[in-house]
Amino acid sequence: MCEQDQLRTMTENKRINDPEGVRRRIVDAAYDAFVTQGYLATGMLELRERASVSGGAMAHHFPAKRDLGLAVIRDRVSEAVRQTWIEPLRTCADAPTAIDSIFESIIDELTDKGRVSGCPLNNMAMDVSHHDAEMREVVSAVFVAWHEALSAKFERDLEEKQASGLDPHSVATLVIAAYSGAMAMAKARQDVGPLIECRAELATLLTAKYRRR
Amino acid sequence: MCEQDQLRTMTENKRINDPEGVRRRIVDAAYDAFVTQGYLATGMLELRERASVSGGAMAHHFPAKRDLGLAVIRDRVSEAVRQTWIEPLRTCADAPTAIDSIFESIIDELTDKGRVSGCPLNNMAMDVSHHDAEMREVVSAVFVAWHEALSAKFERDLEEKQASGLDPHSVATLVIAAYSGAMAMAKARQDVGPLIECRAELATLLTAKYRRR
DNA sequence: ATAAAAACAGGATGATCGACCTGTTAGGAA
DNA sequence: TTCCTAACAGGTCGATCATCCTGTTTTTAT
Repeated sequence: MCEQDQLRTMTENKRINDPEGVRRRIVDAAYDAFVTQGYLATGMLELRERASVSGGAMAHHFPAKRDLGLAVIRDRVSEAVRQTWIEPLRTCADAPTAIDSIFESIIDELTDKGRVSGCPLNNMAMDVSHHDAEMREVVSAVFVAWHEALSAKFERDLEEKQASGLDPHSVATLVIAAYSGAMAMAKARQDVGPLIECRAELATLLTAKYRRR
Repeated sequence: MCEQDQLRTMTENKRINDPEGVRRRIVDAAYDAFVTQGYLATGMLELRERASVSGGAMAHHFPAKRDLGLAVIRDRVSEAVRQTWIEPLRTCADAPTAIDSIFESIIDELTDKGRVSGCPLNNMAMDVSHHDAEMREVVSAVFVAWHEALSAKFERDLEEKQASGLDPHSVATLVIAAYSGAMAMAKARQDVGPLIECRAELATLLTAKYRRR
């Protein structure tokens, strides 16, 4: 007898429709499972159990697995990238400061957790971009948003004469690539070393382009 | 009626045992499929058809799928990394020259092919490193070999006074991470742009550390 | 009030997965 | 030659996969 049956018994067989809540529970469970196990390695049955929803409810909200994948990327992965990488850029003094503190907090977080499950966006990208063109587009859009935010910050720093002699577009690409790649290495080795080293290298690289730091 | 049946009929029911050949065909087919579609997304049946081997032969050479995965990493992926990244480092003038020409040839190759299927090592790493600890170890070993070769070259350049003021270990990590990450972005976007930009950024970064280039 | 639609329950479906089975043949050792 | 084992053939197995079905209840629209 599951939790909902108990509730229904106690409250005289009253069922409560909660579409937003059920949907949120499904997407939350899926985001967690996709990031830690991978999209392909996670079955719909496991997701139903994690979210405690019936097959009917699952099919109602997400008729196919790819719909759930798209929702996870759009609602959770893009939000994670925004909170982790884009938001800090708005309040910081300059791009290098933001990048360094982002690396620091991620390294600390992974050290505390004790294991490296990888960058959510990168994990989804690798699992998904083989076959499904639409999902690849959505993933690509998150990469673009990430790159645009970082690139724009470098450009602003240039205009404010904080930095000189750098190409905002390609530097932003390097930072994202270095982070994604370092996370992939860290995941394979289960060791934050690559992140620490890339953080240091990016710091010295950017310091050279910025005045008195 | 398959090819081998025809052959057997023509040659009076003679079957030819070719263990090395069959094994090679299986690993070749698996490497190609794993790199282009992913490890999890590829079924054993599809592999049998690609390699034109029976279920019995497949089970004889590779009792489980993970055995085949391990063989692909050990025999093909590590060799691909060695040929692409480690071998060029032996004959080149210095590390930056080698890195730049490696990026160039890969960019050219992808441009010709018209699509980006990603870095073989990175693809396997992401697909595999979730659940199976042994496969993660093997992948990790390839990363380590790659990093050691690159790191050793930077060290040699330092000793020969070609470069100064750089940490061979962390610079090597940055190069590998930037390449892996750029490849992941290129795969998601199906566009070599990220590789071109990272190539340029790495070139200017390394030029600053190397004398008169 | 009543009809329509959305939200959910619970189970069934065929397809495909990886693994494994029994039997047969080739090839080398004795 | 005899024998034994590796090499292979071809099929089967239960499990799991994603999807879809019918039926019931809740909510909304009119």
